[in-house]
Amino acid sequence: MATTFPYAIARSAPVPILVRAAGESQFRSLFATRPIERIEPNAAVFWEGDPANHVFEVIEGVLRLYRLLPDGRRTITGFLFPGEILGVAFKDRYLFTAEAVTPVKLQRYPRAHLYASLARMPGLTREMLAMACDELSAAQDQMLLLARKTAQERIASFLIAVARRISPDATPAREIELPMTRLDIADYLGLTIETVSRAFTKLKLEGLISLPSPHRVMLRKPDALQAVSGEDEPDEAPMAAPRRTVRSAVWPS
Amino acid sequence: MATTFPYAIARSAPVPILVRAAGESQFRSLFATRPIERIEPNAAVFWEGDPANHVFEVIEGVLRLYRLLPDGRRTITGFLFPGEILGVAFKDRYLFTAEAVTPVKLQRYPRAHLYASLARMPGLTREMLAMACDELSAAQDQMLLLARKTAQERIASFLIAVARRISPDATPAREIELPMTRLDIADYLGLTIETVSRAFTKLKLEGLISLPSPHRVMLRKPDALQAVSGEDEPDEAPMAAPRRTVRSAVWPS
DNA sequence: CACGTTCCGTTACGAATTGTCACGCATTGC
DNA sequence: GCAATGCGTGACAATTCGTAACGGAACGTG
Repeated sequence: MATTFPYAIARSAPVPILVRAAGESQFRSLFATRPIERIEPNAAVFWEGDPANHVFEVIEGVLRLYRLLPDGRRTITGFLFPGEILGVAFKDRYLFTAEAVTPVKLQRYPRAHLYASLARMPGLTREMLAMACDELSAAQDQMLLLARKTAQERIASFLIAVARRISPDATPAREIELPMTRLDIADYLGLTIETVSRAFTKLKLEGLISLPSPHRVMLRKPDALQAVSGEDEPDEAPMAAPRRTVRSAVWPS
Repeated sequence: MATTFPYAIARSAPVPILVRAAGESQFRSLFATRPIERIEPNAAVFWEGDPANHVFEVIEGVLRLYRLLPDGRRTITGFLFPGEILGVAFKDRYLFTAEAVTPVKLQRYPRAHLYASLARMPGLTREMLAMACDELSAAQDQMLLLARKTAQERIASFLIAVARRISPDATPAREIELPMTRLDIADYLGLTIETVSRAFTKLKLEGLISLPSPHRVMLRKPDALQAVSGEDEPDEAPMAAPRRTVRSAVWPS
């Protein structure tokens, strides 16, 4: 890791990423008696294709989840922050590789036990379905980003998303840490490290952010950043929605 | 629609796309007594943000599912073929808009009933979780495609995926229909219509495919197409997997 | 039935964003 | 100290985009 920053990141998480839970949850309670395990930066929690024998909760640190093409091209499908749940695959094999970005503390729970718990805790199933749905929603956001946003928009979107994720309350954080490298960010956003670097520089020159260090970002003009991200302002969302003018066949019968 | 092609597409589906089921399923049985409804091409089944009151099964035809950015940029998150299930959102609102590409026949089932059925049919929950997982897997494939594949690779991947989807048995179809327009394909693959067109032409010139009509594709060299897609040959998959050489911390304890 | 219109797909060509390659610098760890 | 790693920047190349024009097929209208 390049510069110095505190690896510990506060517990939180009101947004999805790859099978992760938020706030109070029956899921969390499963881990209560589990020992805390530690893994070093860049070590893997599991590999894509491994038998999915455990689910994990991230206690501290950040994970990256990724898939590879045969020739080595990589896409990071998500980052996992403290308080989030990992590995609730409903398949018998993990869909992606999970690696530590920072030193990570986590707890694990055997999937076999999990399915037993499903019977005991009726709300757990719904919670798992809700988590899967959040995942799917996040995945679709990401598809839209990858398919249609410019480099600048992707970086802005990323910063805003992290700011929302990191902050325990509703208010997005004004200053955020990015423990992952530029390469991680590039592979998450479908760019190269050079383009990521240039986009950061451009946002800095425009005064929207400042970069005390490469891994620390201050959001100086969050609203402007939001505008650059290509998404609606949170405010104008309720009224706007200029429903497409065309055919509206939404159920005559 | 431009050229003539049979709108009806055979029932099938061994692959995921946006909450869809395959083969025999308890889910399917729910729809048994439901009337068949018809919608016209380009009409919407529902809009993103609508209350998610129903789940649907596609009987005939093809749907497109998409999300929009405020300025109108679109990404199609998936196409839905006959036999597939739609709308098993675990949220109270739909995450995306669903529109008919062709004339579509479908059945619907109230979500309220669905949750009642969950209690009666214990396997249904697992089925829903499995569907969500398939969705997630497909979404991640798509992220990898959008983030890291070239235009040529995207088109090749798309053709192969459709060939697999359409064919009822394991053998991918050699000749496929693409009822959607070039714009739909472009918005699905994160390209422009011109680039899609150019990629088709290039594959044609290289002899990998032929195009009897814009909506009909013959896969002349499926293996070569597979190679162009950037994915591994299905054969070499089992042996290969040259596990990354580096850190292997997969659980000392 | 003929005509015009519209939509869609293809191709061409110039433009732009992003990628590639190269280098310098700072920090870290041995 | 010194090598290794990560970040930033510049020059240049390449893929993809954007604009435009054209042709064919389907559709509507007279």
